[in-house]
Amino acid sequence: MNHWLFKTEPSTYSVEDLMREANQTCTWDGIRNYQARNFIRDQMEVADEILLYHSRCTPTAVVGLAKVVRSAYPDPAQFDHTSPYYDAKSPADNPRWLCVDIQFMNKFITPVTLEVIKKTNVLNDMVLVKQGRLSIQPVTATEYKAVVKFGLG
DNA sequence: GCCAACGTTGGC
DNA sequence: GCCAACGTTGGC
Repeated sequence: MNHWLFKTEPSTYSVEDLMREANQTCTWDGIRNYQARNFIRDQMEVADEILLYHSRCTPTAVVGLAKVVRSAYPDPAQFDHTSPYYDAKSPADNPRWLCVDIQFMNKFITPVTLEVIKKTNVLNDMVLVKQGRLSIQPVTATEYKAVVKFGLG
C-alpha cells in the first residue's frame, strides 16, 4: 500500500466539506499537473491512505486522513465546458487528466503544521518541504506514521 | 495580497 | 528542442 499527501485550499474545499459529503466520499478532480497525474495513473490504488493538507491558510497543516476508494479514471471536469477545470485540448478518446475518489477517514485532534513538519527530523525530508508546488505527492510509511501519531496523539 | 519558485506554452 | 514569456501555486 502507498501513502500520499493531497493538498487543498480550505477556502475552496476543506476536510470539513469532505465530512459532509454523501458517504463522506468525493471525486478528487481538477488535478492539472503531469507529475501528479502520473502518480495517480501509475501508483495509486484502492485503500491507499492519504494525508489531507490545507494550503494557503493559517496555519498550513495536515488536518486529517482519507483513503482511495476508486482508482484512476478520466476526470469528468476536463470535458465539462462549464467547469474551471475544462481542457479543450484533452482528446475524448485519450483523456489527458485523471482523478480518483477518496473517502474521509479521520480528522486530526491536533493539525500537524508545516512549521512542526520542518522542525521534526523524521518529517523534514518530506516532498512537502522539498518540492513546494506539487499538489499530490508520495509519503513514506515512516512519514505517514509519524504524522498520524502527532495528529491523533 | 505579494512575490519567489517553478511548471507550461509557443515562437523560432 | 531551446528558452523567453507567461501563468499558477502557495508560504509568508
